[in-house]
Amino acid sequence: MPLQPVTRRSVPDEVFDQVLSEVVDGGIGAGEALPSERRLAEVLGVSRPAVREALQRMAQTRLLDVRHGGATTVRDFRRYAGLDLLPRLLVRRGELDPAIARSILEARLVVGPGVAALAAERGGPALEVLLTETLDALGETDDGVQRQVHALAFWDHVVDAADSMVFRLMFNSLRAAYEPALEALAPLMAEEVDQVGAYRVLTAAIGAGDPETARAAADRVLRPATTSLLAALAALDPALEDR
Amino acid sequence: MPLQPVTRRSVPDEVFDQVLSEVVDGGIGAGEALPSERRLAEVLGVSRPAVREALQRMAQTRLLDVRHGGATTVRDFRRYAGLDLLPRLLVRRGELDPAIARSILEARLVVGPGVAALAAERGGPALEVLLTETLDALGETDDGVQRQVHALAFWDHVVDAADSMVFRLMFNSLRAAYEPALEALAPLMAEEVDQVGAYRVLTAAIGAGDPETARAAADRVLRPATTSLLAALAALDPALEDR
DNA sequence: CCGGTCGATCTGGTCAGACCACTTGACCAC
DNA sequence: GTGGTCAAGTGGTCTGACCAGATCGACCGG
Repeated sequence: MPLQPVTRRSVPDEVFDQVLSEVVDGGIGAGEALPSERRLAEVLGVSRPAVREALQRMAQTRLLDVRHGGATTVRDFRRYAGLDLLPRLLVRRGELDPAIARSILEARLVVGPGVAALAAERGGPALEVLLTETLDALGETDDGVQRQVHALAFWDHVVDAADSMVFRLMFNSLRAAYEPALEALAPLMAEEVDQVGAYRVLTAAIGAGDPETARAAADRVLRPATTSLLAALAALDPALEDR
Repeated sequence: MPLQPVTRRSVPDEVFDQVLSEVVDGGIGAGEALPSERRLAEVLGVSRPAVREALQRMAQTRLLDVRHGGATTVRDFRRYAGLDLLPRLLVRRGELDPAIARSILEARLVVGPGVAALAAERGGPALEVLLTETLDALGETDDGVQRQVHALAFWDHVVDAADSMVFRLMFNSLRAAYEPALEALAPLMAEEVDQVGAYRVLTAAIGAGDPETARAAADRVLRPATTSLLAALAALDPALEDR
């Protein structure tokens, strides 16, 4: 295993994670009250400011409802949380949640072609050059992780060209969830990234400024791996079959 | 003007907003360093913990890079921020940003039909009843804002039925951005919400478990208002035309 | 008996000041 | 150059105090 940057966990980080686990893994259901800041500080053996920092960060992501004078209550993350919670939900209690993984694959397949179509409308020739260069770099390496990185860069350019802040922000969150686990996911996604030809067809369609062709080409890039991974997930968790 | 809940702004809230403005409105470009916590506290006339809380919340949303011992630097929100930043970008310096508004409309048109298709696959008869009830309620009121609320509830049920955490979380963020401005947006979206018939067609397709029909029906629900609003935006800001 | 008032006592909000831990960069010895 | 050292500045954490809103029971007047 290659060298890795050391990760330092601050006290508030630690508190944040612990409280988040309680909330996400159901230790404290939605609507229930959290212990008071003072009590939490005492129980966890840290200072109150540290607890406050953690709780405020959770409130920032709409996971808690903090009211001056009243108790701090847990909100229903299913109804209020944003995409940033995704990585935490994907891996719950150390195990990958197949339902979440499925939803990611499905969303990719819906959004990807849409973004590609917009990029085709707005990209222009400069974009085609950029995409082609990225694909060249992708084709030249044999390292699975590096190929993932290049594929990510490819989509990054597509999203840029789509000139859509909403898709940009969605992509940011998904990338933030994907990148830390990139090494583990590379083997799974290899099938997709190996199809450089499909990417080139997509690039051509985008470069030609043809949204509908680009949409279809993006689908053809994304669908194979999506299909086989969905099948693998279904085998993993038969309950997903009939849902 | 109807009564409104009083809004209490805490000190860290205030600091958060001010620093956020600096970051988003370009006062401090990406990569630049923020003044030190002590300095900020001094300049703003508040305590250091208050500043810390605000900065940590910003770091939580990937807008800042805080390093122990080093300076706190601003990150490029275009590349790292999540969907939660959307409301803040939509209204910059008190004015609505047409490019952001456009991206929201476009994204809706891409994602909505996709979600509808998934809901059709997985909904079942119970969902059709739920959707029908929601539409009945929508049809019975003349209040524009209430109609928006019901339309939102309609999509909420659709997203639920799609059984997709990713779409759920996306929807949460978009709803969080939409709801506070609901009153202002109601007139703009009236055209869409008035087409109860189109919603009923969509409901039928979902109830019938027919994904492709549902996809098309959702498109027909969303497209008219999308098209006319996009035209209005283009008139507002001609630069959008040729992008 | 009901409804309002008051206040004790919870809760979170804010502050000051101290000290620890880390990063940086200048400087120095090799 | 290379690597060590050190001081200064930054964020990290704690303590303890006090302010301010929320809550609820005890009380009191109708």
